[in-house]
Amino acid sequence: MPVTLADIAREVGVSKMTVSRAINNNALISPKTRQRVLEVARRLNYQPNQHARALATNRSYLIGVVVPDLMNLYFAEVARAIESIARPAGFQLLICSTDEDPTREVGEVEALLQRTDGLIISSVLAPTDAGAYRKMIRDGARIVLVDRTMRNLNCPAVATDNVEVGRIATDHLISLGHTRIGHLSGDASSVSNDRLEGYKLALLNHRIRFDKSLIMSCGLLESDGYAAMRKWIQKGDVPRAIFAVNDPAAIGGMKAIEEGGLKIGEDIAIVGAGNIHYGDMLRVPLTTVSWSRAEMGQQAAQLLMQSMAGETIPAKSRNVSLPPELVIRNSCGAKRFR
Amino acid sequence: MPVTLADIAREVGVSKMTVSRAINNNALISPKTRQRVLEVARRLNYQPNQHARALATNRSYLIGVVVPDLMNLYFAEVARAIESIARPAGFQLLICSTDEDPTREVGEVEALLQRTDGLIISSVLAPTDAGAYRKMIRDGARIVLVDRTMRNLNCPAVATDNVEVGRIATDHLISLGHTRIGHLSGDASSVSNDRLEGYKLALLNHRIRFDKSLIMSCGLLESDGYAAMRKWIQKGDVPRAIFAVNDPAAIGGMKAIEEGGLKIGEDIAIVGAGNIHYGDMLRVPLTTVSWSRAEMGQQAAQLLMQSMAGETIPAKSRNVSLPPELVIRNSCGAKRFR
DNA sequence: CTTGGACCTGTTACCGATAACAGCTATACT
DNA sequence: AGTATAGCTGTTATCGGTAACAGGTCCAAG
Repeated sequence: MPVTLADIAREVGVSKMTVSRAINNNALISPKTRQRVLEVARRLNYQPNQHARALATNRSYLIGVVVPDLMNLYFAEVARAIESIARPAGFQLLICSTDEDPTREVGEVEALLQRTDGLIISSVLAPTDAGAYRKMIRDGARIVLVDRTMRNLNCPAVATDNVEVGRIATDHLISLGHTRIGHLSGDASSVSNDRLEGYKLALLNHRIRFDKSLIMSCGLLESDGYAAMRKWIQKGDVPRAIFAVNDPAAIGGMKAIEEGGLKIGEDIAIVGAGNIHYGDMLRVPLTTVSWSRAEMGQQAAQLLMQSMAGETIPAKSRNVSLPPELVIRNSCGAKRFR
Repeated sequence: MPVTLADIAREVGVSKMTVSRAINNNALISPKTRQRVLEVARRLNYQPNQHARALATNRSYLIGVVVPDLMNLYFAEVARAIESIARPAGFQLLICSTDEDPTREVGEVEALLQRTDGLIISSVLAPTDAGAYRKMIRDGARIVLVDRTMRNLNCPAVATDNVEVGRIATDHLISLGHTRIGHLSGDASSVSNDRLEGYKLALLNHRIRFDKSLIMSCGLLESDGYAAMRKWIQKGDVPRAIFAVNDPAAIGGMKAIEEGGLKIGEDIAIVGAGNIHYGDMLRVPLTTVSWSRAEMGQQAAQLLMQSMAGETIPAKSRNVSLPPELVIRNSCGAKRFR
């Protein structure tokens, strides 16, 4: 039903190849012919069949984006940044959310690899499970990791220094006079691990003994933070300062704290990470550690473009690390002392 | 480089066709052969080339989703709901955000039509610009509209009753004793128009004269609401009650109000629409009009599936309307009177 | 006048799958 | 035994593009 190259060719009285050349701005064609072809193409409202084109050229102009959670504005922002680079270059985005479920991820990635030119992945997998990706990359898959990276995986990555993130957040709570600091920890991902390491590091720096009972295993979703904090409050003995692995978990935790009749920033100080949009508009504005999500997405997109273009990426650009910085708002209680 | 049907065929010693049949669970094949083929396929880690398949079958198993703004959690929620139906049916999502820019929309839609089996669109276009879509639909495009619909366009649609949304919101402000009610109005879309109509209707019902100077033209983004409200405050004479066309605009407006040194819910009552996630966690929890985003996305996805399967959709299911309801929180000041 | 080359256009094959049909083999039935 | 038929497998053409190469035309230079 749709118009094909052959239709135009017949109409203009040339071969399919000539039409193809006209459409693709090939140099080997006379301006007059190109003109005639393009005119007819426009008149018939020709739209190239992308599947046929992809089959013939082995280029789909699709980029797969795998994020843990689209309801997390952090990733929505990263996705938008990727799009801001990809779209002008003629690429469209195949976005896929794994909802923080590792079992879904590999399957999705394999499916996406079949129909895209390259992938930008924020992986939910534990670093120890990188095997599948190692194989794909060896087989020529173009992959760039973003936000959640995996060590000893031979592909470009853009992230922040998550040990530093954990250290900064915890250090801030210590500087406010806290010594008994809890941690809502995430999952098995490198991000979660690193932030926990940073937490421990800050304690060590201040000679505070690490107490395993202050670590509350949680997850990275808002609902995880809510559930964990609720349980903690019911159990009792909640520390008066808490570093949550990310902003959604912190916000979920805040909800539980409020429901428990406690005051955030007074009874309990809480710090998140990621500087999610709306964090400053919350009932108690969230103190957090911030780095640029826009930069993150853009750099990842650029690295992928280079990689797809066959360029070898210099070693020093293969691992971009965005500097984290503290954003002090009210949830940590710091403002009380001003 | 990747494994193809031919590779497997050679390995097993059968024809490509037999392999294809085994892979696709075709009935016309002996269990033994299927077994052998599948075994080799698994061993070689065969992944079908989706482009080739799409070219041959004219089915891509891709659904295009066009939303105005992915940073608006409202649409993130709709997108997730679509995915929850599409994924189990074997479809992947090609998501595209137009950033509320009508000039981008038609081009994006045309591009998406080429590589998808159907589209779910939340259109930014003015209802008068439906021409392009009318043509596509006549040419056989499978399209379902969601949230932002266009009248007299012959395709299924899922939305809420936006006149009612505007009426409920405005009515609520009137019931709180306000008579001078402002409106941050949106763009030229039907949603914006309908909500404005609802606003007028509520005034009419209570014999309050419509005053054009109380309508502040705005947009649907948070930044639009912020800019409009800022300007309004600088100009002076801001009404003490405001109905914002949607939650992001309301939140942007709230930011400007706070910056202007005014108290939300006391100096100025504000009501939004959409019940965006986090609305209840805001500094001043946002009073809004709510309907189910999940329902919206799921119904749209189901309608599209039916349409793609060639089923004719009964007239009464072609236009799903989700009932809106008022969610009273604090931004309207209602809580003060309790 | 011939010849070389620039410049344009067409032909053929192929990308990797599937549809449609043709053909072969066993079994069952007369 | 002969034949119909079910059941499986292979062949060929095709989807709509593009790559690679093979011409053809025309002008300029020798």
